[in-house]
Amino acid sequence: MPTYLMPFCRVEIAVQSLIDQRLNVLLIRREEAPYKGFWALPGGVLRVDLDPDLGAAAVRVAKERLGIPPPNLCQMKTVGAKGRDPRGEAGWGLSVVYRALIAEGAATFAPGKRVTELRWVPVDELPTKIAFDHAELIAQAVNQTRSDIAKLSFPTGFVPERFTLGELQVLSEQVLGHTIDKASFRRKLRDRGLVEAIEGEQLRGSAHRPSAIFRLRRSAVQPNGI
Amino acid sequence: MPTYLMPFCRVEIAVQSLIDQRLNVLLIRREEAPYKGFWALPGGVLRVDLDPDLGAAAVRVAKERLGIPPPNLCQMKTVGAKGRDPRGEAGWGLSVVYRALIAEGAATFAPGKRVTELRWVPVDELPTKIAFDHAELIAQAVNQTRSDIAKLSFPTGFVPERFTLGELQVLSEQVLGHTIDKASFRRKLRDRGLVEAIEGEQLRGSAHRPSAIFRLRRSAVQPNGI
DNA sequence: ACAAAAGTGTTCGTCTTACACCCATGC
DNA sequence: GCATGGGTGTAAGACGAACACTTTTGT
Repeated sequence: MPTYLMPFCRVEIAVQSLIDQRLNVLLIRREEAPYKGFWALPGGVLRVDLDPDLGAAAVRVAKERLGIPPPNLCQMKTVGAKGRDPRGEAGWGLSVVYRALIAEGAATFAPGKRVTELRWVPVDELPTKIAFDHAELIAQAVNQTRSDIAKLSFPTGFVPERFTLGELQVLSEQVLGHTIDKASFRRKLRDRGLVEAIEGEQLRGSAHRPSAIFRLRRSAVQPNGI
Repeated sequence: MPTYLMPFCRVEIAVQSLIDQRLNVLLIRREEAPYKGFWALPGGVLRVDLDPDLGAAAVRVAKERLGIPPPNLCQMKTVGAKGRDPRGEAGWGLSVVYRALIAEGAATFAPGKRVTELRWVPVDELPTKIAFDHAELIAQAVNQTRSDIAKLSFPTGFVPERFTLGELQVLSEQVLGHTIDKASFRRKLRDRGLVEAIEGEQLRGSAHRPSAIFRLRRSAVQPNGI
């Protein structure tokens, strides 16, 4: 059997979060050619010695960057071409791209380790200089996230354990980038059995009617899909 | 910079077609371990020397199997794990999986070339012995195809150039596996501007009213997405 | 009493479904 | 004439958007 040369394989991750009421994506500034000085999705090399499978590789890479294992990793697509990465044979580079959505403030960046510039960037104020085809990948990740939220499919770990319906609505509106109707939002949640009130608990203390505390029903949370 | 060992990279393709009024998928019988004797999706090794990018690799592999370049190749997902393929370091195998839908009778198998058993299998009569996680991949490919057709998104090259609305409906019903309402089907096609009648052409000769001949409008065909 | 947010009901228009009905042809 | 598939209209129901409305608290 002949032996074949293989491409240089990486995993990239589009991590999104709400920062200052807006959907942001985590980007890194490249310090090496190609695209030196451009912004790119954080990622890392697939390590056949460390990673039992692709999902584990994504978890490891994300943990190196974020300090936490991201709660809802899901695969978006794979890109690969000759000339994409100088470290591969014939420049052949292959990247499996994942996305994740984390709660505001959950990430504790682990700087050092050649992560000099890791930055949250609002998705509607992206820089113009974006490396590779990552601009398109970011757009696709944002679209998928918005589509999930619009369908009331809330990724694991993005929504807090306990919340009021008002908080859930504000969160959804911030992800979607527009307001939504309160009555319709609540009716859909109720009719589809997506949330359940926590018996006897409510949030008081503000100058208005107290709100009930809810949690997601397990059937409503989107599975991990790594 | 350290050099890393890379996984063994392949491309697999779930080719679907209507055979004898039913949706079928093309499978191959494995002649080597692992999963010797099991059925699997046809595929091939990613060749960094031959393939300019991932899409081109998929086209090449499909052409080797089918004799034609498949008209509507689209990426589904990528799977990868240690122990998946003995040819990789630590058995690490990575497969980028595509799907395609071809018109009945379009494929001209190119046997020989270690393709001893290549066979169309109805998707609701799959064999029990399916290699790797290919059973799940096949199910996913079928779901995506049905979802496309249900949304009246007809992949390029699957639908004939010229057709009657009755033919298009029968084709859709065979893919979906259930009948659909004629009036609704036609109204949706009309309202969304998906098809256009070819001026002055009609199909006569049968013992009933002749039917108009239609073609897809370009805006209606699903782009290639490799 | 009043402001503010929680929570609900009701109307309206749009889209889908199911079904009934005509039309044109070959036999 | 009649069987057959092509082609269209229509009423019933499902669903979502928009808006008005009531409820309950702290001040």
